[in-house]
Amino acid sequence: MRIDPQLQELVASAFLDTFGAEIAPSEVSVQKTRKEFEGDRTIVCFPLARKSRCAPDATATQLGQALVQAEGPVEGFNVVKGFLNLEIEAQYWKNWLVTDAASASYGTQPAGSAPHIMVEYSSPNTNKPLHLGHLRNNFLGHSVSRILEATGHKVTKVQIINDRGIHICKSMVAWSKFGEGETPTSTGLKGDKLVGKYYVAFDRAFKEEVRVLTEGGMAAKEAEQTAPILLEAQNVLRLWEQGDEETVSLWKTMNGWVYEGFKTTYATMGVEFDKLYYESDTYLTGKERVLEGLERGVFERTDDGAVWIDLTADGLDRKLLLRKDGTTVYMTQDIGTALLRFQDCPDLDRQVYTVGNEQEYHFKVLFLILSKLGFEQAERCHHLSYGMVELPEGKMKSREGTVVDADDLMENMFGIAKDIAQEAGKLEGLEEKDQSAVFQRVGLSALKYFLLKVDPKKNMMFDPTASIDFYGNTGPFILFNYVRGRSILRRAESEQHDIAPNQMATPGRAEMDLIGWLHDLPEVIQEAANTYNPSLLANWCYDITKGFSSYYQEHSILGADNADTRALRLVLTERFTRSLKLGMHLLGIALPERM
RNA sequence: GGUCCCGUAGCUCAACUGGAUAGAGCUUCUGCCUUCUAAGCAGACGGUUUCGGGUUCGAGUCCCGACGGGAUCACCA
Repeated sequence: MRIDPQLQELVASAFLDTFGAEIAPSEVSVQKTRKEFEGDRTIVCFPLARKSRCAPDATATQLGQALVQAEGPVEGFNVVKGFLNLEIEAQYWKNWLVTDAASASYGTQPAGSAPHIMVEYSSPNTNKPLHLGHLRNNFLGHSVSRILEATGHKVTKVQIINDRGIHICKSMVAWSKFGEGETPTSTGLKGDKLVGKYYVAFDRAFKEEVRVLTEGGMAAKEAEQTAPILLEAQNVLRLWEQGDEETVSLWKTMNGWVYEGFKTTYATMGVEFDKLYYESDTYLTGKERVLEGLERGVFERTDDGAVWIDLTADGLDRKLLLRKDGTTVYMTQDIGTALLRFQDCPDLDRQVYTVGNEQEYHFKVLFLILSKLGFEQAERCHHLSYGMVELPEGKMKSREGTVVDADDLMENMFGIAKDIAQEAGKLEGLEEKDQSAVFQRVGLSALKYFLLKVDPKKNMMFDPTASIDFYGNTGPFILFNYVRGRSILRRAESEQHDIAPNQMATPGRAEMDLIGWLHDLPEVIQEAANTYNPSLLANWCYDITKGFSSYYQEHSILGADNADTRALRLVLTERFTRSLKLGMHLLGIALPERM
């Protein structure tokens, strides 16, 4: 059991004995004692002073005395300006290391002990390749899925693939006009790259037509609405919706190319999905659900035939759900998809949507509508909203070519990892295949950690020219120390050093830092799950790693003075590597054994 | 204009949700590899937490106001 709740109980009961007043254990503020003071845990006594009717210092002193006398792990205390610093007996930590921390499931809750959650992430359009923004999205969603799993939830990872609409029609038109039958095989291009190429080609042709039209005297707005190539794309969309055989066939072919391309990108990223939803399958069910809601009076039809919902009573606006021609909008499709998912998974407690913060209003409205349609799960649904990845020049714009391509960026990271390792002669003696597996893990760790260590809701800066670091507060730093720890443990095994807990030295001051971080892990995971925030876990991974790195440098683990000390250090190393592996796994980062 | 988010060292980010002297990394400088992997360690430099009020034992954190940046308020997705 964690020390903090124990202390809260102890303090509450000591408080009652000493001052005759009741306080709830949850009222007791327990925190780690700051380094510059003596002790392990600190009770903040200001809030208690009111009920004890003593000055904070006096309250702290009397409480301290009572706690030392009471049954429990408190063996000493000191008081500084209303802060009660408690010293926990070293034996307590020693026991903890060989019991709680030794459990194989340390830090996680049993599978199925918490409700079923669906996590949506990625959800790309099928007209262009994935970019840096998608990387943040995927890494976040994937990590949150694993964190929720670790806290006992059943998790279903999904994405909605936006496979229909004007965007893919643009690529189709451009490919038909300029493509000359190009295919991924004939060009050697990844399918998503090839389709993206024609999306760009469309835009170029469109702009050229607009330029010609405006130079001919047409107003800019009119030109943008009547450029022939745009009308052609709109016509293709109409043909698609009518099920025109030729159009649907080309649509299938080009989407197929994109899916092949995405497949390799996801594999490189190390993310996966349990179930895919396609907008082309779900967009019509949204319309049916809206029409049902209309009959039940949730929605209203205006004179022109369009369907709306009035949310002004809830402080929002009126929102369109079906156009006057009966076609659907984005919101209609999301309603349909959401309800389909509740239908697919009847035990579903909630859905988590990993989508950029520019859609906060959209999800507010969506959840409100789901709730009005009678789905009480809507109250627990969550929009995992995250900020943009900004470039030094500003936002990424795909049409202006300022996107950072996901595949290129990952390749680049692998290359840097390779250069650094080769320069230092790190992986000599390993087969080339194994070497490149290491470069991939190291490079990917740099990228994932970089994107996940920042609070999701904040916009973050990525400077392509400065590139992502491999030194300092980075993924590779964490991997490096894991590898050092693992290397020691392998060696200990081969030298047949016993990790015999009953013959282990008692931890001292130097070990307490590491023990403290180890002790925090379950709470950090729980907090990361509660707030859907992997950055908390990323910071924990860095902090404990820094602690280990420092300890490692100051203390020889295998070369300890005596067997008992060596056993303690080996136990610490083992707990460190195992906890770190879990923490990094929950970030979606795989660790190498060498680097 | 309404609503929401953000503003912390030269740069990129933390700060256990109101606690003690605001921490890391990068950059610059100084030390440390006959010893478990130097992608490392130890140290120095660097701050009026954008500004002004307020709340209280205590504010980077909460409230009000200003300033700066971003997002959103479509019969686009």
